[in-house]
Amino acid sequence: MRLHKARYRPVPAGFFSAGTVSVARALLGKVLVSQSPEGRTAGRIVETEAYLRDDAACHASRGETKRNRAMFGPAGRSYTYLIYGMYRCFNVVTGPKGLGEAVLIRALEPIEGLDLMAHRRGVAGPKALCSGPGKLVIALGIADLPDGSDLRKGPLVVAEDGPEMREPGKIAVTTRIGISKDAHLPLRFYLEGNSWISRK
DNA sequence: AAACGGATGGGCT
DNA sequence: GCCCATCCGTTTG
Repeated sequence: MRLHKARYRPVPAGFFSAGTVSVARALLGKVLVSQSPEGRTAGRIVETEAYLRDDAACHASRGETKRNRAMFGPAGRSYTYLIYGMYRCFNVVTGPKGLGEAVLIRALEPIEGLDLMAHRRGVAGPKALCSGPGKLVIALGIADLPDGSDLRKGPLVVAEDGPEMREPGKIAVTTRIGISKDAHLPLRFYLEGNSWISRK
């Protein structure tokens, strides 16, 4: 679509080292690019959620375990987990090593490889491709991405938005979706008025 | 338009 | 055994 055969530039080295809430906001408008043998898929991040150390909904809130180990590693790495036995959710690790915080990527606006996304998802309309954390993992083909993958090096890269893209605009803040513990915290962020988010 | 239930498996009280 | 950072098809108002 707009960015066919675009060249993507990874975000700068220090990008993920800001506070987790700052990173969750700064990720809006950035592009998530997945390179695979089948081809390249990419989408613009339009919705995120922050998970903090002293936050009962955060997987790391009760200390390090085998599952959440990547959350305690360096910032800018991946943490993907199985949810409801069927789907996986992709997170970007933030904060200094050992803190245990991350940002969940909840929705993308698909911008490249829509046919491949549709094939992987088994659905028709573009709106259904990446409008949820489980959906975008399938669309990008990253369910088996190893935890701790460096998101500035690939095969999955967080990239700067290209010059063709419009300004991100205002950020809306709400409570997070699908959690029961610490559900009142205002830690969900999305581009206001954007039609590609998972839910209003 | 909203509510509901089934699929499906690992983690942890 | 129960709890999930979900999705989708079906049912109900």
